Amino acid sequence: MDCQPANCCGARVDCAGCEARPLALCGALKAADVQVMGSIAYPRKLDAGKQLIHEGDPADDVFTLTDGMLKLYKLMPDGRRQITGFMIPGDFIGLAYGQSYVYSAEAVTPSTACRFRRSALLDKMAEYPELEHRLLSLASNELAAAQAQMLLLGRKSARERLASFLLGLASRRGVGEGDAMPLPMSRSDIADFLGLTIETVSRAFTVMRKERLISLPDKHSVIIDDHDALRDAAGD
Amino acid sequence: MDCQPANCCGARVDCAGCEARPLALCGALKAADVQVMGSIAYPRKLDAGKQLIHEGDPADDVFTLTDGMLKLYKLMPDGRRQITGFMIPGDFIGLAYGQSYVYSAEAVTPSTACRFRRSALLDKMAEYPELEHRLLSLASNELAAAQAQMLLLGRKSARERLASFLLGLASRRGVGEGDAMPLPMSRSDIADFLGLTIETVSRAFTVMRKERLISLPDKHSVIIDDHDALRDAAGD
DNA sequence: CACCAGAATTGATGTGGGTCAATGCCGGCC
DNA sequence: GGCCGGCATTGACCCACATCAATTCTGGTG
Repeated sequence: MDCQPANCCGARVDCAGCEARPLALCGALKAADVQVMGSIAYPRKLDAGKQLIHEGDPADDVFTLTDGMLKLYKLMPDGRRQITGFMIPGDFIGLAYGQSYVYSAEAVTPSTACRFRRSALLDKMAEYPELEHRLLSLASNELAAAQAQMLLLGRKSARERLASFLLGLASRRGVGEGDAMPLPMSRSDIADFLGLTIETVSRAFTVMRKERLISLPDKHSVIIDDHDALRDAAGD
Repeated sequence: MDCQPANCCGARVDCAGCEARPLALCGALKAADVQVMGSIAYPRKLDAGKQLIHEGDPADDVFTLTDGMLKLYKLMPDGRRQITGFMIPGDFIGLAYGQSYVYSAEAVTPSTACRFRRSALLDKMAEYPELEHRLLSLASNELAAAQAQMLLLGRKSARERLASFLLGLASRRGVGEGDAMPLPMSRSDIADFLGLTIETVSRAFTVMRKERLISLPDKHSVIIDDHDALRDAAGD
């Protein structure tokens, strides 16, 4: 779905109106330089379930997610899957100073990303050091998140994992107590992110609902009813 | 043990003779600029078991490990611990664009690190963009390692975890089949890195020894006797 | 609106690794 | 060289979560 007539090969990316920009790599640039990244960006739309990158493929392109949600994951030969993160607008995908992608990425919801040639990005980074600075800051945050996830996977119970996951999502999305929070990913995605099975995730949801920590208006939204109690349940 | 008479406040750090330099942040600089980082470095020696940084403390200093081994870890209030990585010479510690350290670091063996004030490093990075570039590359590698570790913690069996751990160590250290590899950390550290208990780690070692995949000449060394079989045991 | 296929929930049972406990081993110290 | 204390190993038992197996729910379609 790359390079559609409507938004490519002529029409450039509309960076000025991009909601993800303040959070994203491009947000590092001063207002006057808005078009610097836009001039090397190729917009790409993805339907839900479509793959953006494939682990092991040559990493020639990198991306900034502008809309939707992606999951990043690693697979084992026998099909076991670990989702290493869910990406939201502003997140950068493809960071890896090796030859190849070290994970796959797939759209959870219909998504839009800005594609850059890695080489073009490197050129721009040499010219605008604030880009590299921002990328380092994005990478640091991801690393901190990865370390928190290692603690979760290595040491937390199923209940603690689910509670931590919901709190983490809520804080990233800026959703407060009592607000409905979209939960676009499937139970199977949640399980593969938390290192559990679908059944265990489902049971943990049910228990928390019965304890009135959360409500589940439908399968793709949650309401955190008791934030403090959920924090306790998260274990830290 | 900061700022000892012998190597501080007068005698500067000997960067030219530093074995870790090619791998480390400072290795990004051209030979002519060897002293750039040395001029802002404070050497710090740590006995085994001593803490370098403490999760939650203000992150005013950052470090390059030049000798020895550190473990990075996160603790839960009830004492559960997850070791997120073992650092070897050349590794950078303290990366985190927040106010505070997001993990603690403790010496596994007697170690030496170069301490930098974060602010001084930021100044040098503004002046020498190749420093920031190198730091980004170090961060990317760490992120890739973190993602591999998430797969390990979320989806691998005890046996697969131990096999992966030994292979990872061997490749980082450049140790081949049949060579004795130092294993400076305790069984308890290995367990906390792999999300297991001491007992399970011990049993997995015993099984692999009986299967002749490895030998254990003493508690702090391993020999990989059958690299291919160990790869199979690692699951990917 | 009824049907249907895939997703989620719920229940029954199994098991890998945790827990608790005893024993073995090694290295530092007198 | 013998003693001692902490780490590692081994064994017996248990439990949280996985696995296997029905239902139940839901949203998309003719």
